[in-house]
Amino acid sequence: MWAWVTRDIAPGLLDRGVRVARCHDLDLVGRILVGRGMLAPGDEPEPVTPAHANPAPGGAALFDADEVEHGEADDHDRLVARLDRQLAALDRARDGGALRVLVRAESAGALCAAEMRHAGLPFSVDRHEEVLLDVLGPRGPGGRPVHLEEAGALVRAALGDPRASLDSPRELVRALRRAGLDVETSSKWELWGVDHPVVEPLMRYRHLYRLLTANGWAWRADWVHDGRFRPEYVPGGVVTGRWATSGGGALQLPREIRSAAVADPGWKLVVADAAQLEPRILAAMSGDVGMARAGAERDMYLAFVERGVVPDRDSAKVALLGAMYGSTTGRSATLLPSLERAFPRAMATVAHAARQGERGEQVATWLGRTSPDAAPGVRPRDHGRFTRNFIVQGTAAEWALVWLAGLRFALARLTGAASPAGAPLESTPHLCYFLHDEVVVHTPERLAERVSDTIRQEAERAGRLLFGNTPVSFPVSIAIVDDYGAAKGS
DNA sequence: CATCCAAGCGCG
DNA sequence: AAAGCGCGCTTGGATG
Repeated sequence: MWAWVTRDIAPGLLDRGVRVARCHDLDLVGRILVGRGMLAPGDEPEPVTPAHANPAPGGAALFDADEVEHGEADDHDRLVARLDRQLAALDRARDGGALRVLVRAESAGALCAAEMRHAGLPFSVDRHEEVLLDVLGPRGPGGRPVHLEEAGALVRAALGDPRASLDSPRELVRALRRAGLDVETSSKWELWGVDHPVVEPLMRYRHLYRLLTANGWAWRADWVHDGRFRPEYVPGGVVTGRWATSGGGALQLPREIRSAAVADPGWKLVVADAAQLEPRILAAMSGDVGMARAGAERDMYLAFVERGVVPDRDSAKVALLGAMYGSTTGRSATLLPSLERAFPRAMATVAHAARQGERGEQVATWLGRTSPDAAPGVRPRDHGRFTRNFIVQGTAAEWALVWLAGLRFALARLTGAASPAGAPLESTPHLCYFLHDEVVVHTPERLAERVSDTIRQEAERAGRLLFGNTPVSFPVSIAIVDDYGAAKGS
């Protein structure tokens, strides 16, 4: 077990072919403990902005928890003191069991993130080029793709305004209003309600423009090297405990270009998606027996319909999402009373979290990550909606961390290694992409079926580890594919 | 000149 | 159609 700041140390080790089995990430754990008030903010160093954080030179912040191996004495002493404070705080915790699980999972997640960045998502420049040429067309004389220019010309023709500016929302609204459209914004939903020949080409123009600017040639030049897309993941980067990214936009990879993520020859991508994760999490954490029984089913939404709670599957989804997000209007609000009748404890759980937030109190996830205080000026109702969702989104993130952490070990064992430390990252099945409730494993073809089984087993194990004997299951939909775009749902 | 914000849209 | 949660990234335009 290593205690360190993973972001600083792991990349250099991975460059040298070294993986470790486990770690205790001082930054990530420190943040959790400070958030809970178990450590004073002054006990932890000021966080470094991840995007500009540079790896410490020569492993200066590296040491073994039991025995000093490296490191300048000063740094070493400071880090040991930090670790001591964190371990002591964990010892003092009244019910530290869940928190220890969180600490381990959060740290394991940091290792996963470093390894995924190191391995990268296999990415074919040729296939990406095909998509760009197909959708955007070749780049014309001005450097702008011809299909984009064509769509732009159609927009300007429909507006009768050859000089209309299309890339600035404010200018665009003015141009639309000059052309007689009664719109306040240029947003998609408002334009969809307008009957005018400009709408179709404008939608197309914006779609193409988005692809060009967010995932076009410039993006590829910045983020794809040696056949791998290597974004920077930021574990714990979202207040709820979800990961964020810093550069590369890995968590917004559009479906349109996922077909460019192609497995190496003789290898496969195993794409796995936890089905209806957040509703299942709510069912398990609230202890609502009826909802947990529905959560035992493969399709939870359909189970709602079969029990006569809602008329159809789409209503089930809208109602449940509305309940977890704090919707107060529209269809989901109409469906809420019947949800409350059928699943009183589940609904009370989110309602209670909302009230706590409205009163300015912290709420906590299942494993004990706490919500931040409301920023000044935030209305209580808005903060209540945030805390309502926080407990579910944050617990789902914890489930996903446990899933990832278990998977990392199980994949190593598939190759006969005792732990990830004994499995060479890039020549054995490894995680290569993660998206909140979805993972992609890059694996030699002959192991793909066993990888699938392992992913499913680890999902169920994550559920047991968090919730014990709940009836709720955590099914995973899996596709073994040559390219990410061929996975169901893509 | 750098930096910040809003709009819009990609993802869950 | 959004509504109701959490993000990152790009652009243009305003502000320092």
